[in-house]
Amino acid sequence: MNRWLMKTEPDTFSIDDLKRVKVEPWNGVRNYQARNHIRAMKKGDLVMIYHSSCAVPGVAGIGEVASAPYPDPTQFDPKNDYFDAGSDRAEPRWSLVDVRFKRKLKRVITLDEIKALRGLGDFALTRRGNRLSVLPVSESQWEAILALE
DNA sequence: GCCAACGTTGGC
DNA sequence: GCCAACGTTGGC
Repeated sequence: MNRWLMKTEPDTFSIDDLKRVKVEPWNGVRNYQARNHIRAMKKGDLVMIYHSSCAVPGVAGIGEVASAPYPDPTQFDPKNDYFDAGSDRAEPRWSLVDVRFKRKLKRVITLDEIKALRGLGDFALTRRGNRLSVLPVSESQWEAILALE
């Protein structure tokens, strides 16, 4: 089982939204590196749900991968913001997984706190200039971050 | 294939 | 709302 972190803007789709809908197709990822992480996901993998572009950025909850990766349908819908005219139906460019709600943290573990942790090693979330929206989390990183809760 | 221009992400 | 970082696009 692998562990991941997925960013979402809470104004658009928050941990409370995930709790309400229970399972969400995580569409709209349009970055090749992030897509490659999605394609490496397996059902049952754990996911930190991270709130970005908001007052207090940080980890807000836990989900789990609820499907194998499959083509993101929004890439073929011309009316959708995530439409990609260059994507071929025979070989879709963009993938997604379904994410199932597991739990909301008692409080948001903030980016500041995570940055202040020592010994996380190489971590895509805190790399300088990082913008990746889907990234791997090691078991020790996972434990160290959640220990802050 | 280089690289300038442009667009996007996301913290602040 | 600003701007640093960085990915993508397109002219050459």
